[in-house]
Amino acid sequence: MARRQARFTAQDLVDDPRLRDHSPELWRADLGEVQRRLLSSAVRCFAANGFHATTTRDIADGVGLSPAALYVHFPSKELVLFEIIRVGHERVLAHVRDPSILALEGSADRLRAIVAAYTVWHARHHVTARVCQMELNALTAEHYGEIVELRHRTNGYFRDAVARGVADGTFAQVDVKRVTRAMLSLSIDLVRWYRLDGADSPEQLGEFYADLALRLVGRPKE
Amino acid sequence: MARRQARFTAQDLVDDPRLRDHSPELWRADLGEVQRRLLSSAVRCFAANGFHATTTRDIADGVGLSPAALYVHFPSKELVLFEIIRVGHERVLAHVRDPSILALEGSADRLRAIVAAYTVWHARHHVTARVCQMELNALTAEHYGEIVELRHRTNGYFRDAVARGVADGTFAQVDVKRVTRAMLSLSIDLVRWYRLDGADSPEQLGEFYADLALRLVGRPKE
Amino acid sequence: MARRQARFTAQDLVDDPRLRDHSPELWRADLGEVQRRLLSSAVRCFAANGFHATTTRDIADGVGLSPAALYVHFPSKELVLFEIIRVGHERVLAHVRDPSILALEGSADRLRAIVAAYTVWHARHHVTARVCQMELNALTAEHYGEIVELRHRTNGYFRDAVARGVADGTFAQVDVKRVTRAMLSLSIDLVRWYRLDGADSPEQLGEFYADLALRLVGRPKE
Amino acid sequence: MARRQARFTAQDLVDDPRLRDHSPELWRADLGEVQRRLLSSAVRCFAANGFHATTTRDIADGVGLSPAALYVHFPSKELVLFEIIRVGHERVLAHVRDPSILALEGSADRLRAIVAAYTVWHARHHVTARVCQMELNALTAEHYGEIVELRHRTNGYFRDAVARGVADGTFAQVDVKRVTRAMLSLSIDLVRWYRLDGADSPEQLGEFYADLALRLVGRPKE
DNA sequence: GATGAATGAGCATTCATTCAT
DNA sequence: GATGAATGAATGCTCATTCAT
Repeated sequence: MARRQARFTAQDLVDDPRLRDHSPELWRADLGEVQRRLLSSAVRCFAANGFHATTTRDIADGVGLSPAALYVHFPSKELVLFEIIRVGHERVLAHVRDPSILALEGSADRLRAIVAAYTVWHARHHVTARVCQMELNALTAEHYGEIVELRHRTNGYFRDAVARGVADGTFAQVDVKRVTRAMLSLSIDLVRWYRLDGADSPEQLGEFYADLALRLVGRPKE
Repeated sequence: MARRQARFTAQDLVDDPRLRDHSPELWRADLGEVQRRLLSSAVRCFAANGFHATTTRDIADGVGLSPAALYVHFPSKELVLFEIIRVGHERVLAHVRDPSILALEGSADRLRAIVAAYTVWHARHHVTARVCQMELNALTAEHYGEIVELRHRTNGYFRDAVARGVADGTFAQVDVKRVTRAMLSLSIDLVRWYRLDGADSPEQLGEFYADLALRLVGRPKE
Repeated sequence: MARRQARFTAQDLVDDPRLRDHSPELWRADLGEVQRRLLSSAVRCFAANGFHATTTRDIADGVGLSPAALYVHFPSKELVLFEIIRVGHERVLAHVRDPSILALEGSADRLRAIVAAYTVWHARHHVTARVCQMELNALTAEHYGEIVELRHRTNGYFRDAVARGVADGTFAQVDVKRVTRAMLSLSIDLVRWYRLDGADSPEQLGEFYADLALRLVGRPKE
Repeated sequence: MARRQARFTAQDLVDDPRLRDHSPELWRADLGEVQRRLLSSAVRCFAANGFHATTTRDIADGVGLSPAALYVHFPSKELVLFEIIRVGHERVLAHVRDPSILALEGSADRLRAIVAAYTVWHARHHVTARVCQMELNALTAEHYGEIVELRHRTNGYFRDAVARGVADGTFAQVDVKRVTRAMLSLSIDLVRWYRLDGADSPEQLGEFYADLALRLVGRPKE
């Protein structure tokens, strides 16, 4: 088995000091310190090498514990993944249905806001987002189904924002479903290449993708 | 281990009769029948479950052979993956540098053509393309490097097509790098959701994404 | 591992309310309440699933404590087993050498009494007796040796009772060793099948096996 | 964990050269040499230490293979146990319903024959018989159920033999069920203590227990 | 070319036991 | 006395790979 060979790009993620500090606000508030540290370690491992190439030892090593310690806090490796992906999707959903976004009257403003919010979250938490987008099929069928449900709801807010602008004439008569999918593709695909130390801050990328979104609906900035 | 549970979406890929017939033109001409059948089986397995969750038995079962037979034709499981990904990337590169595309004089026509070619290939061969895009980090560092090289060359043709139109005034003064990346994101991300029996044929999607590309460079269809 | 699947017969033992109340008189008088409750829980677990398939958590759960609490009261799981088996064997020994039995003049009466006493104990405490008979080889070599010693002494009373009747002509000229072993087999084997809610009370079974014992020595009831 | 400490009595079984040669006739004829050797090794291990205290390594070591080799021939450790116990019970059943036994006219002769056959099998194959009698509750519920079925059928032949003699007046008016159970107890319990190098050959013990059986039904040898 | 058998290296998970609180 | 957290040492089982046939 040539399973554990290091690949530069992804392996860097695991050791990147900028990623080492977990974002406590990312996890459920009722989790303890150790659980949050384990989740953060798991996120880095899964993002770098994928769920199946990550061992429980890898995860535990990331917080200086033995593999057995993982099982004091989580019932299985798969449930660690599920917790990460579920919370990630819940956070994204919370962002796109933010009341302040839904309160925006102009269709263009609203679409800009939702695209920016979705993009900013994926960029700022690009390591977690990578796991959320790329490790879905390591979930059990049941857990996978729960995530699909959350994605449907999130995508619905996007589709509504596009459909609204098309309906009120703000946007061109674009194919709502296809254009929405394209917008989502842009922000989802950034988990492949985004780096926090790159040219764009999450907010800058959010603005840029909001611009692109308006171009996709035929309403570029004047 | 909950490793082998089937998830509807991806697991379907393995058994989908439309995917069962390998496209012989996809593989290197010098490979024998069995080798091509093994590669096709591996593509379906890797696309459905990922490289690490696929066993050599899974691959061999797909062609009615024993796991040991794999080693008569390939030196390792990783080299099966590499062969798939390398050939996939070579095919894509060949498409985007097609002389008939480079011969197009108009910047808009050329960009349309390259986006359509790239998109059509990913859609028509979406199962292989999924492996090419999502299993990269199962490669050894060396093989990964070779693929990155191919991607750089492919991406270069995209960037040139955008830069050319910006330079000659056909397109708006967009950020070439960012916009190019966005175009690539659209076509790459389709491997997550595209189905041949869906609403769009590869060619239709190619046209649609060519349209979107022109919008992204501020030159929508009049 | 299919280790924890419940099997009806044995698993029932753990939850049988008739077994839930420990018999305080079974354990050493100097033990505290918690210790006795732990021993009773352990007896039910060991009887139901065997020593090696019983976890310290199983035992502790039976008295509503954490696994760590077990170690406040006993130095190891094996010593819990040893305590159970040792006390069980001491109790049996005490019964068969009861002065009132040894005071019986008639050889037939004495054999009847000893067989009945041995049988009654095994039947009344059949859960504990099951552990005493079936979990011996989970003991350390040293502890095993101590138990073998107790068994030899107990068996000696049986052998003497038989030998006495053979010598004084009360019984036929049977092979003392083999016949004694057969009598013991009968009462030992009841731990496999006896239930307090079955057809026979411990005393009824004791009488029945006393009858059988006399038949085995060729002196059936006239 | 003091799990692997050797206990003299039982541990001896594993290494006893007399037990090392498997009895090929004991296993299913369609099994290969390696499978039979693995079963024989497993029998010795399970008899000596019990199913749960036996590791797959122990079993494999007994035939000079690696633990993984076990899984080339059997799907799980539990199925090794089941195969042993099932075949053991089938062999016993075959012995007690031997046509030559059922052909015996006299009730005493028939009971003698069935008791002797049952006893001889348990004595000659006392190591396997020990596993058959003492490791039942390591089986899955389903497998356990299959064995219970076989035991019921075997026990039925015993009960019929007793009932017949009671009905035709050959035996005393004994309690058929209780007396039958006692006869079975005698032969089952011998797995605890029988040794092939002891005082009795299997056949001698069979004769002795046949004698005892007749005494238990009130019809001792004249 | 094909494979049944075999295995070294692992892997997720378990568990008896320890210990700071 | 009680326990939550932690862990060393397994443990059953898997799998990529090898090789004699």
